[in-house]
Amino acid sequence: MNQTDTHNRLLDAAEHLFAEHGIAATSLRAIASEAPANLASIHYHFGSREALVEAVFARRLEPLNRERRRLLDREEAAADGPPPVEAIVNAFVAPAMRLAHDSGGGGEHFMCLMGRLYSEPGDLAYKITEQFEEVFLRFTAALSRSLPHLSRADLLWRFFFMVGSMSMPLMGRHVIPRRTDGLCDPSDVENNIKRLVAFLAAGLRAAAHNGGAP
Amino acid sequence: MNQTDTHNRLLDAAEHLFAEHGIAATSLRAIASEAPANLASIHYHFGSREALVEAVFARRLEPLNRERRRLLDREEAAADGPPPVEAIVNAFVAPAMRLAHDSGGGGEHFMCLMGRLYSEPGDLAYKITEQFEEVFLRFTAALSRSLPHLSRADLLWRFFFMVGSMSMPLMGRHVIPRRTDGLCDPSDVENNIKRLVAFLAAGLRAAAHNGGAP
DNA sequence: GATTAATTTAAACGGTCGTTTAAATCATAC
DNA sequence: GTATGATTTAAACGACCGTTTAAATTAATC
Repeated sequence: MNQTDTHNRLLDAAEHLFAEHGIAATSLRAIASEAPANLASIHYHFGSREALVEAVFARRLEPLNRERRRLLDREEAAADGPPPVEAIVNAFVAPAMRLAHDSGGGGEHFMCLMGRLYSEPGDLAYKITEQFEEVFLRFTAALSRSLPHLSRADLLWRFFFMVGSMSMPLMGRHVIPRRTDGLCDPSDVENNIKRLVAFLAAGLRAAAHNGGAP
Repeated sequence: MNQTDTHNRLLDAAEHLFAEHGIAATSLRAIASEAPANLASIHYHFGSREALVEAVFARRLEPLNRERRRLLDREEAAADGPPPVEAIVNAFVAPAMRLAHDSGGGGEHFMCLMGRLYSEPGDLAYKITEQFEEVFLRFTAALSRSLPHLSRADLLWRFFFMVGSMSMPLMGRHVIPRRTDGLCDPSDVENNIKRLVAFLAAGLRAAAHNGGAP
């Protein structure tokens, strides 16, 4: 085992347990036990519990958001003028949905953890959402060009609605199949992406409730 | 102070702190301190920490879901045939959004806590969602009648997308205003209900991605 | 193979946790 | 006012927490 072995095993174990039980409810001892590694090695590699939490997020977020930007780049280059709403939504949604079930890349637990993010104590959520700043700006700008009939507030609200919709197949991996007798299958990734895109594009395109003063 | 005083103060304090810091991260000592009440009185009134958590949810969920059913009853009685999608969505969304900012009724913190529900450890989420069984059945049935072009799986998925969208203004009370320079205001309840209804009705009505075999 | 640095380990620290106990206080009816 | 039951209180219990320390082990360099 070289240096990075324990380091990565700790990240994997933390990611898994954070997603399963929540961040606050997961102890460093449980992480060390699952890794497996010694309790003190966590502080050796990361310095503190909080730094470990941030490392778990940082490992996945950068590639995820890079892929989102890459897809949006491609759509904006291909389109003559603003890309269709479906293409923008797909560029935002598809990378997250695929990462959520990419057992090879190891992100299978991460997106479930992402869904939990807003529920975690303290300033963690705000701190992590800072890593979305660039993606947030790029996608809201792209949507704004494709949906000029929306006021800025309406556009931003609908962006958040999109994030909320997407979080359901990511977070509800256990509850949704149980509540639907297996009819809704969160692991049916490509079909769920299409479902989300169809639903969200129509919602985003809807007339604003007040007539949509720009 | 009669008997129910301490009982309710404990529920209020627990609700507030659970919403603020998460359930797992809130200690009984913090609840007792905020109430204010003695630490042991929690066990006297509720028996255990877990029983207190369930009591916090039970106090709000029954009236909330009763109001949802009442609004749906009204729409179904008023309409000739299936009610419009907007009316069904409104009956589902509006009671939750109003409860979330009903400082008089005291539910101001509860809906934020509801948003956290799926993120909490253990079987709590599934246990609580059992209280939604009737509402879930009634609203999916009503939507199904108004949206006959959707397969059952598509309809159920879109119902979950609706829940996810709604959770954003409920949960993001701190993050969303900060991220939008105050342009998106979660306390602007009635306008946000209209925003949600417009967005969701359009998404629900969209053609299914596969052409929508029924 | 000795020296040095990197990593892992066992043990302990003080602090907080949920829970329990038993005594003290309060309200109520006689 | 006294007896009775309901409620509140202070104190303690063992368990687990994140963190630190210092020694033991491993890997790398000469």
